[in-house]
Amino acid sequence: MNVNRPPVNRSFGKQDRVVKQRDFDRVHQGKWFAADRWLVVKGSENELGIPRLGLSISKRVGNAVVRNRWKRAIREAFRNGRGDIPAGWDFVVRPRKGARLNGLEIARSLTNLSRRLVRQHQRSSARSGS
RNA sequence: CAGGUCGAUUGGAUGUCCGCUGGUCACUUCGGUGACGAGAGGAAAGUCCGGGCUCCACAGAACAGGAUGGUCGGUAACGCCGACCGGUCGAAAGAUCAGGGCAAGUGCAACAGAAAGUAAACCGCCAAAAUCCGACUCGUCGGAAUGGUAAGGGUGAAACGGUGAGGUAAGAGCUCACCGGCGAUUGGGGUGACCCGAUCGGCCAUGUAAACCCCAUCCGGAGCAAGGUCAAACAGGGAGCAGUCGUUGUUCGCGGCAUGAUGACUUCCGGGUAGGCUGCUGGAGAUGACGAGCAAUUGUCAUCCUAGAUAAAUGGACAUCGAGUGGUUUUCGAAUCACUCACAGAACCCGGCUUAUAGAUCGACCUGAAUG
RNA sequence: GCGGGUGUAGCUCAGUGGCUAGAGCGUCACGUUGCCAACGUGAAUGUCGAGGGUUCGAAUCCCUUCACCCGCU
Repeated sequence: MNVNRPPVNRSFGKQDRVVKQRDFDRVHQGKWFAADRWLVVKGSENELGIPRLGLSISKRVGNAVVRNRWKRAIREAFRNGRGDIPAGWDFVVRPRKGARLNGLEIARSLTNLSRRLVRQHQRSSARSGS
């Protein structure tokens, strides 16, 4: 899929994750979110210049094995799609109720939702600025 | 070969690319980078028991409360395991049992039934003895009241041993024989639960302790979010009285100086939040050999090191093989296409129990058939 | 990770081992009314979360299991 593209940073270390309770609170208190059939994404700006990912998988999703599969799938989608995801934002992602696990769909959904969310923010701030 | 019983093991394999978390080594601009090697389970689960470890409490003992419950053994310990004993089920291999005590005391046993525990008379059976009435062939018959009777019927989950004989008005352990069960004494075997007997006794004792209770044995409380340690910011505590500033008391008043009290800043100390580090993985450890033991288990020796995350790593994509299901072709050997690959994810560590689990493999035993 | 609690009619709850498991609200039907509400009469409704065990008999006692809720950083 990414064979013909220039090499992108596909690592996913601790600095690329939302870790602190404070950061999660900031994202949840912000008003920016987007959703489709698969995922719900909430976002908030950070000052780091890179995108960060946080996961919120509740016990209702399934047992520990199912929850871990979701986390890995979303992380993998984030890692492989970093070139297409807007920088300078924290995203908290959770699976939508009733969604089935499918890696390709999740990857497409994650990039689309993150870009839509940032677009919304830009439109809104442009409107309030003018 | 068919049917069955019990137990054990395993739980996809290989390769390429891209990632994640520790470890060791090297480099480093101290942010990291590179190389090498490691990285989920039999249940990691439920949290139902038992321990280690840590902190708290504590003179000892008893009570209360809780748990366990055949015997002997194993173990660090257990509610676990092994062997054996007994009851029940099965033709057998085997399975299963909270398996101490209702003959210490108290309670409960609905409905039905006469009666649910020192018995009791609804139907039935009887009228010998004692009472009354009637009949007549005058000492028998019939009846009443009353009484006797637990053999039979019926009720119930359960009705006060069973069979036979004697006995009687009818009956009854009322008496006797045998059988079952109980108690006392006693012989033999076994460490013991218990087993095999002998003598005597009263004729017989309901069920329920996962009802209260009694007996025996065991148990201090909390848990790694324990505990230890380093320690921002804000607020506050203590010490010091050294320095600066402010307020105020001390001489009749004012001002200055001195001195006492107090507040702020500065100095030092302790507690301690966010957060970090530690506890944190080498242990009742794994494998093998030899020995003890029926076994559970255990002794000695040798070899090995095998996860340590913390918004929480152990993954994703592709290819080949393997297994299963379905379709097509078929020279019945197979070929080919599609789909699927159990239950489930460490969180301080062990020993058990319980529950979930696609498929594959192995062993022991029982019954039946055939052959020898 | 640790500790504690609750499951009974559609909903909220009672229920001493023993009759067909009850109450209130709700639902349905009929009556009343010109119509509705209220009222009256009657009716339907349960795997007592699930599976075993003890007992003659279990919603109740015991064991296992499932789901949900609460607390501890």
